[in-house]
Amino acid sequence: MGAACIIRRSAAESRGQPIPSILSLQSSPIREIVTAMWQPNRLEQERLEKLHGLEALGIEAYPARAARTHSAQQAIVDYTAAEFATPEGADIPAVLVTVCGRIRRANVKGKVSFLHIEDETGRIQLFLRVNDMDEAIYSLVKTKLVDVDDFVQATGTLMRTQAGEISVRVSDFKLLAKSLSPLPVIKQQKLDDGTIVEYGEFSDVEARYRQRYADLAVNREVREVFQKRARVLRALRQFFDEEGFLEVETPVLQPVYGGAAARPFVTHHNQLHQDLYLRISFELYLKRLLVGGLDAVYEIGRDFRNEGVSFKHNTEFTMLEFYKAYIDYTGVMELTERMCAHTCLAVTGSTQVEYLGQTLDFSKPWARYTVREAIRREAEIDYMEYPDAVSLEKAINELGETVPPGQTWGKLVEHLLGKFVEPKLIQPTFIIDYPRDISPFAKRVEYDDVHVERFEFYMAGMEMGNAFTELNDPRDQEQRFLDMARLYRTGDDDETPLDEDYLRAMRYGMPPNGGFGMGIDRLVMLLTNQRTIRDVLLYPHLREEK
RNA sequence: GGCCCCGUAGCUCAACGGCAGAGCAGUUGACUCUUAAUCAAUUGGUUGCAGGUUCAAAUCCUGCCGGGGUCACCA
Repeated sequence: MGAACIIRRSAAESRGQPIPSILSLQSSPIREIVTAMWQPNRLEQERLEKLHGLEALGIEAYPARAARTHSAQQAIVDYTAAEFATPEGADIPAVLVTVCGRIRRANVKGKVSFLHIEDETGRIQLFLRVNDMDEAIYSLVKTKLVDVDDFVQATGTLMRTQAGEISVRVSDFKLLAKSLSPLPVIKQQKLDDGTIVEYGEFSDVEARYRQRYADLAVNREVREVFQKRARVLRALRQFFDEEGFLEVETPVLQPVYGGAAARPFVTHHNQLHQDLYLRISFELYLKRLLVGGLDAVYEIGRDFRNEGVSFKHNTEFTMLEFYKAYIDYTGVMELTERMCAHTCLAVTGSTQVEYLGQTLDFSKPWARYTVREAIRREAEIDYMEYPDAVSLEKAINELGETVPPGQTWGKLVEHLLGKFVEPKLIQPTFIIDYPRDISPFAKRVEYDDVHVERFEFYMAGMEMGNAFTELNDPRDQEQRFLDMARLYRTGDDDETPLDEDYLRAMRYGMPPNGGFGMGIDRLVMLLTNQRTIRDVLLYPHLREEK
């Protein structure tokens, strides 16, 4: 709607015609759409009237500029320092500040009022006394033309109230932005030990996700999750940069998708008359770079998978992949352990973290089990005794498990792993040596023909990532593509399209290398103690609102 | 996609076949150091939408919309 409006305007302008005025819009269909969009409720109606009241007084409700000198936190730091530097009994030198923020609490009394304003650094109290300021300005607060939720600016000197709270003794006060829709009310009580108790809540998950701005504005701990998320990304980049990796960016829109088993989103380039896929992984593009002589690369970015959502799956998610020449999957495991310990330490200050009541420990070397060992222990079945899909499926059925018919042998092994082993892997654990037919990019193990040098690692019962000793023999790789085409039909989740350009790259010679992929959102879940991926995504995918 | 649960005031919730309510916030008034401020008074509803059953529906039934959980699926 907005776009249509803009196009009309610019078209008219380019023809030198007058831009339609608001009045002329009234007769157009756009006007109806605009008026239908917002129907203020009673509370919003009251605020609209206050806005009109402010404008009647000649007060700008949305001024363009502010003149902040101090964040809330900096003001408090400065005053505390001034107090500290002042001898007992002497006057503390005046600290003049201008602070800005959203009003989160208002205690309007008679001729004196208290407001708490909040910026990203925290809250600070404003102490307003009619004697200290222009009476007309004080009356904006007194008559409540200024509400909780409004953005304001206050100038004054710092002081402590009789109750001991550092506050701004306000001499000048200005509205920065009027809030027309009230935010959910949450009250805070600060206990003597410094802990904050909150009363009232904004907890409806749908409303919180659809209106994340309101969620962030109101729920302090939600802001903290996303501040921590940024620290996770920073810590990961720092780790790989210091390890000598080069950060790269590869195409999101790919003519041939690959590197994982997932259904892609398809889109279309109009001018080139070409279908393109949103990437499901970075793998094949990153490994081409090793051919090009970049020995260690990593990418952090978004993947898209056209599949179901759950507490650990979102349609688009943030992936970390790295590839390093001249290491195998044991080298990747060693890097993985250090990377996770480094990130946990950087984000939480410890190499252990509490997740949903359990302590995850990243400090020690992680346990390593082969897929075969793990399944033998947890499901009491040795899949090597059932060398084909038919007999293995029968053995699984005898355990009381039902599996979709027609699965390949490797998929059946994977089913056992997911069902019996994965939920039990709470501490960081490597599961190594996977079936070949579900691992088209991994090199064969030395001890048999059915396994490959691949590991997945698990924490808190969740798969976190996947890594291989990467296949670098172009003949073997071509055979894998052909095998996958034979095993999985077009449209199957495990369809692996043959990427001829990738094979061409590999024929030039690819150094032996180890590669790795990890869902960063899941790591953020662990490090921020969130039980669903939606709580570590600012805008999780939801059905369209109607 | 299957099954289960949920949708009531701005927010959080009650009422579970018989007058739709509370707290918070909002509004009005009082208050020159409050801090979940307090005190007094007070406004506020198409009970997600559409049908049905009933003398009577927020409540029971059906469908739809949205959300959550779970199973399937998802390397």
